[in-house]
Amino acid sequence: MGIDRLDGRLLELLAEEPRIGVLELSRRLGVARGTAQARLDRLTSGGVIRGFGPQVDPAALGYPVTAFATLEIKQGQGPDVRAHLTTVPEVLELHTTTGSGDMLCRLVARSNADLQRVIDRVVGMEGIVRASTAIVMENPVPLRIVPLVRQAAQDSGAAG
Amino acid sequence: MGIDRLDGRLLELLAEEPRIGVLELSRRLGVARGTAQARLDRLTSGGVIRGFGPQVDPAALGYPVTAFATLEIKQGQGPDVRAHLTTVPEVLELHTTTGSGDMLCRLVARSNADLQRVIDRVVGMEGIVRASTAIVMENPVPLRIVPLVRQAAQDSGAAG
DNA sequence: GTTCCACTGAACAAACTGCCCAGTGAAAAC
DNA sequence: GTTTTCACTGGGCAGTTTGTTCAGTGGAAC
Repeated sequence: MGIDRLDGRLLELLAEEPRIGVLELSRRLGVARGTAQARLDRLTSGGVIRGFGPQVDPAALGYPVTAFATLEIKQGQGPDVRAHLTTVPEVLELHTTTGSGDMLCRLVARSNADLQRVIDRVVGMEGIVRASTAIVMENPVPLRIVPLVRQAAQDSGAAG
Repeated sequence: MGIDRLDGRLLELLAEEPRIGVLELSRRLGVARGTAQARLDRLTSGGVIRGFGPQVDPAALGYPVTAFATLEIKQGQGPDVRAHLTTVPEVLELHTTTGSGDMLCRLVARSNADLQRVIDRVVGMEGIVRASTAIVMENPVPLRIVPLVRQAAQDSGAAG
């Protein structure tokens, strides 16, 4: 939908201090409350802001091990595999990617030993031909959005 | 830190309707406001809840293409490569993984053609020996946390 | 039996929200 | 050139929520 610099600054402010309300937002942006409200509504209804759900840290829940598994799927078994993986709570994310019927999923586990259990459960299905797993050691760049927002706001060229 | 069923329900409620406040939360949980407040504070200070930042959809910002790139890094070049990738706004996430000096990063781009530009920028560095990219076609399971929270709350055995 | 701790239920002032309105300026349409 | 449209401003209002504090209760640990 495209965002201008004001939208960009609004998103940055929200990313830095999510608890601030519309009023405080408008103060920091130097605009009227109605404007901040309208911008926020537009970003939300336009799908740019999907929501404000809590960002939960799996490690703090007792799942400090993260891994990415690449799965090779037998022809036509895709839907079954998806349904299967959806039932595994340790599967946090699943993508289908280009390549020979591949899927990529993000897993967490209580320990390296526990990861074996998770993987066994994940691959314990007919449709999965092969799985290769990479265990995450460090996370130098956690999921971030601000740089992209800044880029998108600049590209729009509009003031803000 | 471990969570009990009440914490679990609280997290689920927040995940479903993030805008509700502490008062509404306490009403739905059937506890006093102070209790909901205290639980929320504990989860936040304990690191389970990292924050309530807006979940921004890159597609709505004009970046509908997502890809995962596996990078093979030359010995000792890790830190330089990290620093380099941090400067690329289209790099949303970066992990170092087990394997031969590998990194895994999540990219977005404005189009498949634009992805080439992003990848060129990503690999445009001495330390990177090889890069293989998988373009995401579908995302059957978007990043989710509720099933894991439920699991963690059950495992604790405590009431809620 | 005492202490500790989480929870309840209540109160209060301060702040925020949702909602409304009239007025302004600039760009677009006629 | 005139009119219309639209985003923004700045203000007001009632209702609700928040931050904070307090006394009282019940269970568990010591």
